[in-house]
Amino acid sequence: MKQKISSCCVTPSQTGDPATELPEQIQKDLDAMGGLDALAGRIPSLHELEKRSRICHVLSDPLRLTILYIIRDQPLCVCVINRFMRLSGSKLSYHLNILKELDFITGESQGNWIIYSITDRGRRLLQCTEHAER
Amino acid sequence: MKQKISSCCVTPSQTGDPATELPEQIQKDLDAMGGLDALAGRIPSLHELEKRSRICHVLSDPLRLTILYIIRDQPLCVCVINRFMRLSGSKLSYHLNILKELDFITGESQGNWIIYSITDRGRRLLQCTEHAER
DNA sequence: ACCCCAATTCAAATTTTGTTGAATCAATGT
DNA sequence: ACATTGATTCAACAAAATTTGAATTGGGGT
Repeated sequence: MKQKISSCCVTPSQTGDPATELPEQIQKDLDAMGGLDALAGRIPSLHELEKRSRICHVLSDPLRLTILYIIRDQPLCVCVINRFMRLSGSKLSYHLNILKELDFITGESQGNWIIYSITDRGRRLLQCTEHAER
Repeated sequence: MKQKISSCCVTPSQTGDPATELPEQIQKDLDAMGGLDALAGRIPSLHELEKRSRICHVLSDPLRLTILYIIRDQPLCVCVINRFMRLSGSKLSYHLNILKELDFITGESQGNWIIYSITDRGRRLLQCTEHAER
């Protein structure tokens, strides 16, 4: 009786898995660019990808995008920001904090108020979201 | 006895709220650019911001970024993709689906396999995440 | 000292996302 | 028809993100 063979595709390389054939075009493309190992070399490190995904996470909430637009052209205190947002104080604070933690904005105390400004980084990353279109 | 006055900042405009004074620089900036109403006019619509934040959400997971990098230069079937990812099938499917739903990738059946390709949109948006730096 | 106001913090409740494993589906080969 | 393989779907479940409301902090004015 034959042994059970765990299957799937492509020349073995690093892993000890056996090979099966693939759609020809795929196999050809894969070979042409140097095989699996070469491909692996072009993927950024996990650390790098985590950094980028964290940035995207900050931008993945419409409230936070709104805040960035509100202070894009001039620094404003929380209470003026909330003239637009109309959120509970703690909710607004929560989102300001997330923006601050990843250095999209900075806050500076001024007497009774805290004035938030967008950072260069924040402005630049906000612009990225405009390339979305469609 | 005086009535309780709900307070906070800035000339009333649309809202009926009373005004208080603000740090002078803020007040000046605000006036210089046309006041609250003018500012409001420069904030994209909620609908637009939701669209953009949904796109960012797709990019906010390192596994999904990895998938995009794996197929950035050549289409691949799920089983080859998973040579790198080494996830459970259902988990990989879950993330492929999210990428597909927002048109970052497309899948085409070919015999027994499904070949996924990155879309132009997907490639373009992936590039955006590289501007992150630092 | 006391009060008021801008803003934040904290813990609990809620909602959204992501993960797991079993079941299913479709194409292929025997 | 049946078994095999690539891949997806579904219903729990777990984990993470967000929201809420009450309590707190810190600055100014009286």
